Amino acid sequence: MPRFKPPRPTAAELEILRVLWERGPSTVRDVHAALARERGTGYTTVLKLMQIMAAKGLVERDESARAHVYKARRAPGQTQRQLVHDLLDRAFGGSPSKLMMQALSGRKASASEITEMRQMLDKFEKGKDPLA
Amino acid sequence: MPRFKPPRPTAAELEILRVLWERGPSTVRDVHAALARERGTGYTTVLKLMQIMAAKGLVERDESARAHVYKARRAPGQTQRQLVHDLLDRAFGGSPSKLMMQALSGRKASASEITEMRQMLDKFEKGKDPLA
DNA sequence: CCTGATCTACGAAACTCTTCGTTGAAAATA
DNA sequence: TATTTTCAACGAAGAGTTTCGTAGATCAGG
Repeated sequence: MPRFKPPRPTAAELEILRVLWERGPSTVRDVHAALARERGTGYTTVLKLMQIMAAKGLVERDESARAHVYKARRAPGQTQRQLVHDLLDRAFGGSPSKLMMQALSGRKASASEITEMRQMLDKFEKGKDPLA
Repeated sequence: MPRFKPPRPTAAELEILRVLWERGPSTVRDVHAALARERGTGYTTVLKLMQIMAAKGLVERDESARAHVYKARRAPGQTQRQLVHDLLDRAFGGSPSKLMMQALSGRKASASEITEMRQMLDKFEKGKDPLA
């Protein structure tokens, strides 16, 4: 079973994925326009990164048009889960409660966020993974 | 005010910090012994990393003995908070509930963990940061 | 005192990440 | 058609990370 597992995206790659998740399939120009607004990233920098991401399997590339169209290969949730589980293992000894404690600390979480978290715990306790 | 802020530890640096947190102030030999058990890290590799970490301000070094004694400069919680907040911003749009959802997904959290998380939410809702 | 073990310091190699300039092809425009 | 714009490809530089070998000092045992 040749299950191919894309590697963890780096910081700059994650930025690009965020644009792709938000905009859907996009050209390099699209992504660059979105990123250049906030950061001063150059066009060829974005191009190079997206080429690398295609090689890594983080994105798919449609080359049928002259301006290639890229799309994220994994949904946000999958990537987020990979990242948070990695951090959980590396820094929290696998303890979600410790992670949550630090995530909440020093920030004002909205009331609706807290409510949502409670509901999530309820579901989870009943053996229901709210996602999987 | 010259508030000095240590940088985020890298993956290998975090491994070392974990040992220092667990063992308390330790020599390079101590840390190496702990790490070599799991990984095959070489002695001078650990030494070099710890020297770098001292230069970065991640650890303090007591040079009074021949075998220098290193200790972590920040408590686990501080470092963990830094790391999780960074991830929160970079990958979760700052939403703790999304982070929690992915942290729980695909893992079996123990009943006591879930209870603990509920209590934490209670405290937090009352405006009490359980840590700060 | 000599020898071997231990320890720090130094330097450098291999690797990854991020950046961007340049080139040449293709398309749009004038 | 001639010029300008748009695009992918390539290479390479610079920074940061991780690895370890070697050298030289210090200490302990014989």
